Amino acid sequence: MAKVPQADEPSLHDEAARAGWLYYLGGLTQDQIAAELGVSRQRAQRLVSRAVAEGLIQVRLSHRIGACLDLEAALTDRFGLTRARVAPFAGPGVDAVRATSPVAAAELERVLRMAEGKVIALGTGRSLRGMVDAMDEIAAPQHRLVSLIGNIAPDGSASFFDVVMRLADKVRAPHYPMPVPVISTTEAENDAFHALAPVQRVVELARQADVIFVGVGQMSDDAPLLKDGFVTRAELDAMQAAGATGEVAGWVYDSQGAYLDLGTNRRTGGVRVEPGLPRPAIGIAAGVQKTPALAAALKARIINGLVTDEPTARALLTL
Amino acid sequence: MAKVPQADEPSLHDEAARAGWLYYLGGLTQDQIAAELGVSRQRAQRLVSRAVAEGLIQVRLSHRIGACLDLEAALTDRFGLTRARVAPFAGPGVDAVRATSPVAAAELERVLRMAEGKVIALGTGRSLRGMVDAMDEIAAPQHRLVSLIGNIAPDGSASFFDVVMRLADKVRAPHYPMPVPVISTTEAENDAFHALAPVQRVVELARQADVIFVGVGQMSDDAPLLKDGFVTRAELDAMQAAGATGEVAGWVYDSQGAYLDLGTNRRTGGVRVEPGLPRPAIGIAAGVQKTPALAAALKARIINGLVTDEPTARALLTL
DNA sequence: CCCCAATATGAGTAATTGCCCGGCAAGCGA
DNA sequence: TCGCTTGCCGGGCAATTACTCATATTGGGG
Repeated sequence: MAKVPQADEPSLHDEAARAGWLYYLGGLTQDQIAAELGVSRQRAQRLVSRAVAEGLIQVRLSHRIGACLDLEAALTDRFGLTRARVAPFAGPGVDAVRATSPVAAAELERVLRMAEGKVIALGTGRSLRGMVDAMDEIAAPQHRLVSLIGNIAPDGSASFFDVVMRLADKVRAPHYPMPVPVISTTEAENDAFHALAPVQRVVELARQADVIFVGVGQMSDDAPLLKDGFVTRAELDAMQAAGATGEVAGWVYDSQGAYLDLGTNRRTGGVRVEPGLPRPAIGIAAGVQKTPALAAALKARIINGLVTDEPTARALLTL
Repeated sequence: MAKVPQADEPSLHDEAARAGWLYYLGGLTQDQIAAELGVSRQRAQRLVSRAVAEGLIQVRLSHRIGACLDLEAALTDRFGLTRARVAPFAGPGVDAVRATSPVAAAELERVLRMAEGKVIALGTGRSLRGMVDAMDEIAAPQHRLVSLIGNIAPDGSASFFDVVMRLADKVRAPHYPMPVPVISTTEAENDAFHALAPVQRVVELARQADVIFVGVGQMSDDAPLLKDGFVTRAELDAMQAAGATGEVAGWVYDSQGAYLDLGTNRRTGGVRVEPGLPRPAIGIAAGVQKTPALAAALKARIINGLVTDEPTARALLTL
C-alpha cells in the first residue's frame, strides 16, 4: 500500500510558493497564512514577497483592454503587420519589459502550440529573456529552436545570452546555438568561423526559419549593444555618425531600416534578418526609447510583427 | 494615416482590468492607481477588487510544491493512474473548486495543445465549469468537443450546463451538445430520445472519445444531483438505500464502483463512462466530501486520471 | 413626471501589510 | 577560542488597504 507522503522538510521555494498561493488564490491574510504554515507572521510576509519576487506566482490578465485592442488594430493597419500585441501600461516607474513579457510569452506560446514542427529562430536581449521567463512550461518537441546570434560573448559570460537554451529547457525541443562570437574582433575571424561546416549548418537552418522572434535595440547613447559591451564607445560614435538608428540581432540599420555597411556590421556573426521576409518576423520591444529604432525596422519590414507596451505603441502611432 | 485611438469611454471591465494590472503586475499602490486613472482612491480599490472577483486577473503557480508532487506520485502508484495532479491547499475557508480550477485548466490545456485532432468528451458540474473558466483562450480547432450528458435541464435553465459550449467558444472548436434531457421523466421518453438519429450520432462520437473529462459527484445528502434538482429527495433516498456512493456524468454507482440498475440510472440520458476504458478518463473533483465517491470510481477504474486538491488527495491515500 | 430600487460614491475607521531595527545564532577565518 | 560577517527572527510602527455606513445618482416602471 502506498504511504501518505510526509512533508519532511519543505524547501524554501515550496514554502514561498505555498504562502503565495494561500495569499493570492486563497485570499488569506498573512496572519492566517502564518497560522496555517506554523511560522511567524513576519516570516509569512517574507515568504509571500519572495514568491512574487522570484516569479513563483504568475499574474495574467484575461481581459483584453479595449484601448490596447484599438492600438493593435491601428499598428496593424499603419505598418501592415501580420501580428500586433500591445501590453497595457503597468505604471510610471515600472520596467516596460516586465509589463510586456507576459504578453510576449502568450504570443510565443501561440506559436509553440502549432501542430506542425516549425523552425523558430530567436535573437537575444532583455525582452526575449523576459518573454521566455514568463512562459509556462509546455512540451513542444516538434519544433526546432535556432539562435540567430552568436553565443560567444566578449567576456565569456554566456549567462545572459542563453535565451534559446532556456526556452529549449522549457519546451524540451531540440535547439541549435550559433557557435560563433556575437561580434568578432576582425572580419577575418568572423569569416573563419562562418567557413566551418557546423556553423554553416546552423546558419542554413536559421535562414529557413518559419518564425522569427527578435528584440530591437536602439542605437542612441543608451544602446544595449554598448551597455552589454559588444561595441565600444568609439564604434558606437562612428555608427551614430553614419546614421545608425536601430539594431536587430546585432545588425545595425539607419533611420530607413537599411543595414549599414560599416562598423561592427562587417564583423557580426550569425544570421541577419532580411527585410521583407514572407514569414513572420516578430519584434519584441518595450520602452519609448526604442521608438525610432522600431519605426525604422517596421518601415523597412525587417520585422512584420510586433509585441510592445502601450506607451511605445502610442509613440509609434503619433510619429 | 492611422489615427491614434482615443479612449472615449473605457468600459467598466477595461478600467477594472487596468486597475488590477497596475496593482498586481505594476505593484502600484491604490493611491497611485487612482492618480493614473483619474479616479478616487476608493474607486481604485473597488476596481481592483472587482478585477479579482470577476476573474479578470488570473493567478497561477509556476512552482510545483514538493508535497503535492509526492501526493501525485502516491496516487498514481496506489490507483494505477495515467495522470494525477494535486492542487495545493488554498486555505481553510476557501472553496476547493477555486483552488483546483487553475490546475485542472492547465491539464486541459495540455490536451488541447496536442497536434492531432482528438475527440474530447466532457461531463458537467462545478469543477468542470471552473476548469473552463480558468482556461486561457487558445485556438485548438483541430479537436472536437462532445458532451457526455444531456443539455435539457428539468427547469430549462441550461446556463449552468454549457461547459462544452463555453469551452468551444474559447478554443474555436466544433462542438456537439447532447440534445436529450439530463434525466428523463420516464424510461420510454429516454428511449425515444435515444432512438433519434441525430442523438445517436452524438452518442456514437462520445463513445469514441480519445479523452474524457468528468466531474465526480457524491451521493450523500449534499449530492450535486439533488442540489441541482435532477433527482428528488425520494429518489436519492432509494438509491442511498441501494448503496449509492458516487456519480459520474449522472450515472450512479455503489461503493465498489459498480453502476446501479435502478432509480434514475434507467432514465439518464447521454453516454455512460464505462469502467476500465483504455483511453484517458480524467476525473476533476475537489473537496473531501467527495472522497468515498472518488475512491469507488478509482477502484473500479471508471476514471483513470485525477485532478484534485491536496486535502482530498490525502484523504484518498489514508483510506 | 415622479417614485422606488438598485447601484455608485465618499468619508471615516479598523484591519492588514511593508519595512526598519536591534538582537541572536550559525558559519568562518585567524 | 575569539571576533567578525551573514542572515534570520520578532517587535514595533507608519503606510496601505478593506470595509461600513450614510448619501447621491442613475435608470426603469407606473
